[in-house]
Amino acid sequence: MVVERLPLYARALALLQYEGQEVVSSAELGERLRVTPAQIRKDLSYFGRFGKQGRGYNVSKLLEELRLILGLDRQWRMALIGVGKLGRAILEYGGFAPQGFRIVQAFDVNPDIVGKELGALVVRDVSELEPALAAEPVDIGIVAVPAQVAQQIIDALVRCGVKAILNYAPIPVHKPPGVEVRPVDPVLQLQRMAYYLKSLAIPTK
Amino acid sequence: MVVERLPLYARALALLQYEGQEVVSSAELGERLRVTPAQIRKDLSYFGRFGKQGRGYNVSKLLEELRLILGLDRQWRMALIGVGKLGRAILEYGGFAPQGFRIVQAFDVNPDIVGKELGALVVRDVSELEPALAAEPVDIGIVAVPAQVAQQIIDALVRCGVKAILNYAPIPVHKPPGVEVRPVDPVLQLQRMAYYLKSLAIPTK
DNA sequence: ATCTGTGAAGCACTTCACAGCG
DNA sequence: CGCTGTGAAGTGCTTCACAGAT
Repeated sequence: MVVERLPLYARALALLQYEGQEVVSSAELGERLRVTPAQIRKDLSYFGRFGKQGRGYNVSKLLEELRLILGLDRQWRMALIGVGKLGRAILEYGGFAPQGFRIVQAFDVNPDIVGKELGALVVRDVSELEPALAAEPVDIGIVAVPAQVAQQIIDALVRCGVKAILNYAPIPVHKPPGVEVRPVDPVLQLQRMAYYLKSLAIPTK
Repeated sequence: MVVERLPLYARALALLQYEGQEVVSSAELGERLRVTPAQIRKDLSYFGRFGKQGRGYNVSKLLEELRLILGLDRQWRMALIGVGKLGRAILEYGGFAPQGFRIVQAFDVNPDIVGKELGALVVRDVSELEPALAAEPVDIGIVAVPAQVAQQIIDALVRCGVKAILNYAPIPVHKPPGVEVRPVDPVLQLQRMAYYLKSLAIPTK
């Protein structure tokens, strides 16, 4: 659960570095992230001693350490399954590459899309998924297929040895232990917010 | 934190209903969702007594109750800010409307996009945001603008009285109490998975 | 016999508070 | 004097286990 927060710290530190700040205290970092200073110190102490008493943390040094701890110091290769509207938006999204996450393979079932060149890569048929990933393995699978077939695709990715999956399909996933599946699910977020909206409708708390 | 899980239960129940199952036990529901039966019973008991001892829960009745509790029994009106590539993918995404979440207004700064008709709505200039939301209020704001201006847009939405925001920008948000902001942040999810991938690289746990 | 609803126990994460270093 | 690192205390969520209902 510490690991849930470390990327947030890394992001804030990257911004501080960009702003030219050299040193930051747990109090200042905590204020930016709305996290208590004690939480930050505890989280960091789990991995080492990165601060200087009386001064705080060196922004660049701590960022470098966090990137090492999190594995953000390398390039990660990803395969996209599903190149419909959502899949194309994911392909065109410019936010992955600068963080070291590159989509190097893409698959779909639709014959109108299979064979097309999109950016630097060619969309293959899903039937080629297993041989293609055997020939050129990836670290992460991105599932952007309709809900009805998402579990099958996830199973196929698991068979290919993929250990991390970013799942855009709104389904509860079955997976063996040792495989990480993370959801990206805006509808779920909306449904959670609806509860709070309902309460707020009558402003009398 | 109970509220985080209820939408998952509702989703699973909707599927069970679609499959024609009439009754479900906490054990069966728990197995589908990878949640302990005790957790489910405890969560539900917080809002009432919906089950029959010795039998389980009536699928349709429980689903209806959950939809009421969560506020999923109504239509929610949303405004989209930012109609770039990401924003257009959000507009075209078919998953919101069936769940009662409708985008009824859209705004951008780009003069090439402002004025365009996309589906049933016309993209307005962000300068019109505050008057437009005053004239036709929405329940939820969707922020799909670049990170650098996301906080400004969130502040503007808060000024307009918007109490719930779905935020696609990768920034730590500042917001007053009483406003719910939920992130949709695939990069954060990837960065969290990277940590586990790093450990898995050497399969010797 | 089966499965819910729930107090009580257990566990995990968070915050406190202070010794110790710069 | 300021701020980190950390045991200890506190808080809240999860699981247990069983009485009770069908």
